[in-house]
Order: sequence, then C-alpha cells, then structure tokens
Amino acid sequence: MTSEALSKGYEPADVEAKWIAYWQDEKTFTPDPDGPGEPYSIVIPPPNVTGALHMGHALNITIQDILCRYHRQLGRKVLWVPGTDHAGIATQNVVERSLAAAGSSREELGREAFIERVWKWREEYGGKILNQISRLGASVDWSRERFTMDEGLSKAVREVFVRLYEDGLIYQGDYIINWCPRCHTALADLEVEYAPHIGKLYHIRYPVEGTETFVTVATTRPETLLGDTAVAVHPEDERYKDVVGKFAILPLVGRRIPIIADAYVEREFGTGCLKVTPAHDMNDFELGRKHGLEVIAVQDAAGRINENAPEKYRGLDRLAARKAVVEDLKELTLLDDIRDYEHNVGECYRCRTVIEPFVSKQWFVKTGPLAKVARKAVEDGRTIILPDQWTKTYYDWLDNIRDWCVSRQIWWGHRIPAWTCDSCGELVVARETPTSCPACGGSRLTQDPDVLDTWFSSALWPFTTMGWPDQTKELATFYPTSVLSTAFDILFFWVARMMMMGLHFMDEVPFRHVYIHALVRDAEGRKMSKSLGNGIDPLAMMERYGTDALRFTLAAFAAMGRDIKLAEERIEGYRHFINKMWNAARFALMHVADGAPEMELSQAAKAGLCHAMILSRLERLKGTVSRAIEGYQFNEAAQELYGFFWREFCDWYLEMAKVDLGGEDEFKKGAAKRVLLTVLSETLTLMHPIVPFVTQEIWSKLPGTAEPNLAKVPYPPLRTELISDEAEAAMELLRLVVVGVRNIRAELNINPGVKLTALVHAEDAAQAASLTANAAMISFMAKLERFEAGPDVAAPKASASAACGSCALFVPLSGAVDFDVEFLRLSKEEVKTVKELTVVEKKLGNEDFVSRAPADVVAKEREKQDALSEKLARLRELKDRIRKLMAEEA
RNA sequence: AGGAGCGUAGCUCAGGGGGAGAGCACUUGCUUGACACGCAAGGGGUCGGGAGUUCAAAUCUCCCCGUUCCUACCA
Repeated sequence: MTSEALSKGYEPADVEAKWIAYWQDEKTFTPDPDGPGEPYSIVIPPPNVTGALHMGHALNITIQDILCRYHRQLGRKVLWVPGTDHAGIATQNVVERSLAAAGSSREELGREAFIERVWKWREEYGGKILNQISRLGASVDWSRERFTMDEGLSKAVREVFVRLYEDGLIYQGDYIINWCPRCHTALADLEVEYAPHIGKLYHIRYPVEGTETFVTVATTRPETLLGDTAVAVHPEDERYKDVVGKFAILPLVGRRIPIIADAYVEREFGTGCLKVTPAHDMNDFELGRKHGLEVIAVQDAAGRINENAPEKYRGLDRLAARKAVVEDLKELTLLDDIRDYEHNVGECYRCRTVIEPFVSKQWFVKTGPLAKVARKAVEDGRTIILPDQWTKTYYDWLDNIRDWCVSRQIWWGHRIPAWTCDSCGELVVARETPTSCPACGGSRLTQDPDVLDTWFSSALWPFTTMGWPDQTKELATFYPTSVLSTAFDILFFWVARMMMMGLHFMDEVPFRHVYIHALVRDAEGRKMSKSLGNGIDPLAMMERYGTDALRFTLAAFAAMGRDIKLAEERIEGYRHFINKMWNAARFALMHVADGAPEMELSQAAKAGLCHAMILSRLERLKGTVSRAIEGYQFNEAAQELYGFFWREFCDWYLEMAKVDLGGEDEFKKGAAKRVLLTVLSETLTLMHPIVPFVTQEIWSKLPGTAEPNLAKVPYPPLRTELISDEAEAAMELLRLVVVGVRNIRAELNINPGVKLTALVHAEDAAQAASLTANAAMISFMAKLERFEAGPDVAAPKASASAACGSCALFVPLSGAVDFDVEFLRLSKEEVKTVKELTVVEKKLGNEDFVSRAPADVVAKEREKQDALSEKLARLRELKDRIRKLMAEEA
C-alpha cells in the first residue's frame, strides 16, 4: 500500500461516511449461517419507528457494536439484527397530527386509507433512526433488517395469538382497564405513569337508610359518585359498627347501596369510609367482584357522563360533571369539607392525559403460567442478568404480575385475528380469515376492530426476526441469542415478556445474557428528557467531535451498575485522545511508510529495552482488554487502552524509539521499525471495536496489511513469551532516573534547552549494566550530554541529587548550587519515605501479622521494607553530603 | 409502604480485605524531530459519620446521616 502524508489533525467528517459505505459494500456484517466459527448473535432493541437517536440509544448501540466487533475478531460468526417497532399509539398520533394540520382526520379517511397513510409516512420518515444508528458505525446486518409490521412478523404475531388462544392463555373479558380518553384506547398497567397532581379531597355525606345519621366518604373524584354501588368500612372500625349491613341512599341518584365491611379500607385515611365505584376504579372493581357488587359505568369512552346517570349530568365531560355534582351536593348541604390534596394520578405515557379506569371488553394474556417459566429460567441460570442486582427486580415483577391487557382501540397495529358471527354470535379465532361460521355456517363474520399492543409483537422479536414460525437456518444457528443489551426501564415492558414468549414458543430462552446498561443523565444527574430540554444530542456530538470520540466517551463511562452523568466536555476530552492516535500514527508512518524489515519479535525485543518493554506491555494489554470486554466492563477496556496508548506507547516508547529510528545502527533501526509497526497495528486492532473509524482509516494507510478491512482482521495472537518482568523492571528504573533528572530540572528552573550531565551510583551490577546499556535513551529522554552509571560513580561536588530506588542520582551543576534548596528537596522526599517505611515496619513488627498473614503478603512487605530502607539510606547520605558541603562553604 | 443503588482529589468517577488510583480541572515551565486536540514537572484525599469482625477495613457486617432511583398504593 502506498503512503501519503496524513493531515495534521484527524478529520472525522472526511472518513466516517466512506467506511460505512465500504463495510456495507463488502457485506462485512452479513454472516453465513453455514460458515465456520461459533455463532454469536444479538437482536437490536427495536427503536420506535417515530423516534430519533438519543444518548441512551447511542450508548446501547456502542455497547452492542463493541461486543459484535470483538467477537467477530475472535472468529465467531456474528449476527446483529437491526430493525424498528411500529409503535402503535405513537405512530398513529404522529400521523393523526399531520392529518389534523391538513384539516382532516382518520375518521374522515376511513380505516384502510388511514393505514395506507401510515405506511406512506413510515416509508418517508421511518428510516431516520436506522440511518442514525448506521452513522454510529453499528456493525449490523442490514440485509436482515426487520420491522414489527413486516409480512413475516405479522404472520408470526397471528400464529402466536392463535396458539396462545388455543393453549388457553389468551381470553376476552369485561374487565376494568386503564383508558386514555384522548387516545381512545386501553392501556396496559405498565403504560400508565403516576405523577403528583394537586387536587381536592371532598367529604360527602350519604344518608343511612332508616336512620337520621350519615356516613361520610372521602373522594378526589366526586363525579364517580354517580356510579357508586356500595360504601365500605373496616370491619373492626368501632365508629361504623352499627351501620354495617344497612344501606345508604346515594345522593343525587337515590340508589340504595349496601354498606359493606372489608379490611381493605384503611381506618386512618380520610373518614375511614370508602365509596365504592367498581366501574371506575381499579381497587373498587376488585372489591366489587369480591362482594358481588353491581358494576355501573357512568362514563363513556370519551370521558363523558352516559345514560346510566341521572339525566341532568348526561353528556357532561368528567370535569364539568365534577363541578355540577359538587354544586348540587353543596345545595343539599351534603358536602362536608373540601380540602387541597396532593396525590398521584395516572397519566397516559404517550400523551399525558389523565387516564380513567374503565370497564370494557378486552383481550388479555394470562401471564401466570408464562411468568413462572420465565422466572425459573433465570433461577436455573439459563439466562443470566447482569449486573446481578436486577435479578431481584425481575423476580419481583414476575411474582406480582397481573394479566396483560393486549387489545388497543386504535388502527395502526396487528389486527386481532378474532371474528364474531353476525348470525349466531360465535367467536372465531383463526390464522386465516374465516369464510363461514363453524357453529352455524353463516357467512357474515365481523373481525374484532382492535389491534394488539405493540409490545406484543416486540415480545416475539428474538425469534420472529429470524423467520419464525418457519424453521429457518437463522433460527437453528443464532437462537438463543448471546446477549440482550438494554436499559433497565424496559426490563418489564420488554425483557420479561420476551422471556415468557421465547420460552413458550421456542422452548428455549431468547438470550443467554441480559446486560442492563447505565442510564445516561445530564451533568447534574437528571434524566435527559425532551421536556427538560437537557438532552445532549448524540448526532450533534458526532458532528462536532467525531463518532469515535462519542463512542469512546460512552465506553469509558459505561461502568456496570452505575448511571452516566454526561457533559459535553467529556466528549471533547476524548476527542483529544482520538487525535493523539492519529498523530502517533502519523509519526509512525514517517518511519515505516515503506514497511518494516521481517524480523522475529523475540529478536527485535533484544535490540533494546524499550522494545522489549513495549512488547511485554502489549501482551499484557491483550489479556486485560479481552477479559474486560467479555465481562462487560467496557470502562475498564477503554481505560486500559487509553493508558497504554497514551502513557506507555506515546509518552515513552515513541520518544525512546526516536533514538533507534534516527540512529546509524541498522539492526536497531530495523527492530524499532518492526516493533513500532507491530505495536501500532495490533493496538489498532484492539481499539477497533470501540473506535472503528479512526482505526480503520489509519489501518488503510499502514504498509503490508494483508486484509484491508480492519473489521475482518482477527484479534492479535497472544505471544506470552514476550512478557518480561525483567524488561518492565529495568524500564521502571530507567524511568525513575529520567523523571529524577526532569524533576531536578523543573525544580531548579533549569531551561529545557540546557544539556545536563547525570551520574547514577548503582551498587547492583545488573542495574548498573542496564542503565549503561541504555545511556543513549536516557540521555535523549532527559536531555543529557553525558550519562554514567556504575558502582564506582562518585558524587561530584556541586550537584543536585535524588534517590532512584536504591540508586543515587547526581546532576552536577556548573555555577553555584543552592544548598538550601537542595536540602529542602531531599528532606521532603525523606519525610515521605519515612512515613511509608513506618507503616511497613509497624506491620512487620506485629507478631500476629507475621504469623497469621499469608506468607506471600509478608514477603511482599519485607521486600517493600528493603526497598524503602535503601532509598532512605540513599536520601540520608545525600543529605549528609549537602550538609558537609554547606559546612565547608561556611 | 417495599426494594435497589450511590456517598473516594475541586469535578466526573474506577477500585473493592494487605502499597489511595484515573481522566478532566488546577499550578509551574516549554514553538524538544507526530500531536498546543501538545510536551514536561508538580500540588491536592479522616475513601459520609459511628460501632463491630479481622493480624489487617476505603473494601465485610450493623446502625446513623445525606442522596438518587424503581415498584405498589394513595378513597
């Protein structure tokens, strides 16, 4: 490959689109189910088709992409399925709004035309979020993209519905459900969100039949009085002992309603007396069933009072009715008290309208048996939830699960495959549209107008995306999927339901691991939300700092079990790192643009300490990074890579390698080139899962790469023989000497341009030899004109000094040395060393420690003691020397 | 009401029985051969408080304080 000079700074905008197209053209991410390697698969949590990419998506996509790219490097056949869900209510809302703006409505259009309109909308705008996911670099297989309303998935949904019905796990019934009067549909319990509202608590007196007394109930919704069918008190409440069993006369209506006793009533709350409206309150509904109470619905689907109420209230909206009821009660002097009252009120999670509990005919999934199986799969470890603390939450939800209302009174979604015979009323649930009634043979059948909850189809995602109910090669190869990565907020909505459905229909869990990732919050720790306007737009970040900078930031902060507080400055900071990579590569290519000589790395390691050191460190890094990724510790992987690349590779290795690269020794020069190229290219491979673009761009400029597509390059081989404790220890000593000189230079304000001499008194022959052998490196790094090390090196008279481990470092200074400054510097170091030594000696002086602590811990402490004592001895010698010099001078 | 998490350097957070760490910020000095999106040197912490277990506690247990979140209910 030819080389061209790299630009001075990394320009992400220029390269990202190019590589996305390249990977796509190369079909890099389309696996062959018959190909070699262990399968590894992920299905994307399908984003809402109306959605736009937010930080939570960006984090989740980054995590999944790291996993997929990493496992691809390990030679697995990786399938990552992308797609979107049809978001019934949300999508219908969006299209209805645009119709309203044009002065039309879905009713005006009619069902078929409306659905056609939604499909058109989807065609035009529905690809937005997928396009954004693509820009993040997601290595998904676009050839297998799915949509929950696709033909195949729709067929699967119908199959599932019918089978569940046949298994007795789906039923239709009149039950109380959460009703959104604006969306005109039922909502599942999970789709109701509670928010504090300031309301009023009304105390209303109900006359007790046959007496002159009253019972006083407390309510926040006085208009529901019209539907009351009982009054309830606690059985042990002395205040009401006498009235239990009697009847109350419902004000404004005149209905005779029983006064019942039930322990559900809390004596302390309000008046301790509860009005019961089974048709319009969840708990009252349960109470009504228990006591066989009448259910009288007094509101219609739009929240207006209906014909079951006295005539004067009919047609009134619920709030208008409330006003009227309150006025009338006042008039009758039955209203005892009105007080301000803050309480939680259920709202529709899509439109924030206050929901009304409402009795109507709906379809339910009987969740009990399904939940039991879903729980057991996690108990048995067939699916592992990470981090583990979420397991309990998962159990709690399944243990308290209620039947799932799956019918929705909207048009956009999977139509329920149930028909009623017009002539005999027979209910038919079937895969194919029936042409005649199986009961009476009648030919006129009417399909249920409702559609299914979007989450019903989402729950099937792991297997329907792979072609179920057909027995496809994909299913055989890639199901169960390896991991599901998601935020905790849809653990119930989605994860638990996928578990139930996957186990029921595939007889196998849908995924081996569930990784619950962090929630991305703003810099103040608040949840990012549209209403607060505190969201950081990932696309803006990608444009400003590059996609890799955003990805690296998210990875670096993705510690398990902890939320991420994200500020733009963080992303900006990691852009510096991306740029650093770019420049390191730019430097490397100045030297190895035409390749490096073939040479065994074990040979190259012998060419110099720095080469041996960096190769050893690289080998350790490989292990750390793969352990981190496999343990979902992305922050750890990012941090290790950052530290290695910047601190070890750039700050030390690249600097030291300059000596060999610019030197005359052809062997050393060749070794340096070989090592430089190897470390750079293998580091790029290790970093590629996190920062795919910059690594691929640099890769394309490297000489001698057999595979141009970095996404296809295997994880670098382990060469454990290159790991060398000796090289790393020798390097550490060298580092101490260099830092020692630099420190003296900085503290004594010696201009960086001035070349110094450094002398090291080293008793240990091996240490002395190692330092001497690396004199050129040390001189270059510390800007020296002369360097000497050995057991016989003596302290020059006028010099600054420092202790480097067990060695003494001297920097002779021409002109006067300020002994006071010197003395102070050494004293400071001495105090620190004494403090450390004291801690160690105290430990070793403790007999219990020596006898009870593990031998290796004690041995380590002794080693530490030796090293610190030697260092301290050195420091004291140096101080003595100064003291003498001061005396001489005086 | 039940449950979970968090509290470590100015900020954001790793770590998780045996040397208190990183990044950013800060101070000082630098157009040193890729990089000022940079280089070099440095300062900075009763690991929220208290008790216990242990030879040894930032780490384990209990209590308290502060904080965030989840679930359920709220007539």
